[in-house]
Amino acid sequence: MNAQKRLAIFERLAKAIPNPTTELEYTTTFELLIAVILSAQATDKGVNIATRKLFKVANTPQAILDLGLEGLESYIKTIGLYHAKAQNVLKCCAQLLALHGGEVPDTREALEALAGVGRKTANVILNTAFGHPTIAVDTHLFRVGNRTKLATGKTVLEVEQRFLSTTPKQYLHDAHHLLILHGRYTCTARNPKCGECCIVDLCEFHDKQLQPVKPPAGN
DNA sequence: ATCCCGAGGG
DNA sequence: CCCTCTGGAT
Repeated sequence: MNAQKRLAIFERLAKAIPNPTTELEYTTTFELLIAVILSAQATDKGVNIATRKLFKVANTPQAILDLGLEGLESYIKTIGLYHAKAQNVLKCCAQLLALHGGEVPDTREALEALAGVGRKTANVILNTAFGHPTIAVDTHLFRVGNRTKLATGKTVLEVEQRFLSTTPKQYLHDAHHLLILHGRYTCTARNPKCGECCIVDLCEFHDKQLQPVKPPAGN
């Protein structure tokens, strides 16, 4: 795909999505970190319902540790994978206190060393909390990248590297949220709304019988 | 490659 | 019913 077409796609997305930021509710970087950990394979809507109650009671590493495993689970039961997530969140909180004075670190290495934090979550924190031009490739970006051919690849890492190397500089920071919101509301996994899509005419996927784009399992 | 796992949508 | 949702750890 040539650079003009790429730029045109991002310009249209930016026009259609005036506020490209996360829909997770948070008031501190710590809250954002916990919300993003909980958001794995879950809808942000469901995460917000849980964290609204959780953060009201506990929104510091020590306060969450004080809840204990079953206490924390009681707040996040309605989210999928709750047992594994509760364990990870507790360990993550302990790590924050032991290694970072209770603060959220701002480097990829330190973030990925935290329990429950992998490359995708680290990319979200670096972008959303610290303003770094990272692109977190989740199920939405993987699908949208491959469908539009903005960034193709068999693995999320491949797709991330293509996005990073080809996205127009002025859209590097907002690309992640522009693409995720486009994927969530228009370029949906099932029954994509091509009829109301602002980039149909620029998209390879529209009106073609292509294989469904499924995200790879694991890494 | 497999497990974790609830809720909402179609 | 089946699919999907801002994945990560083993």
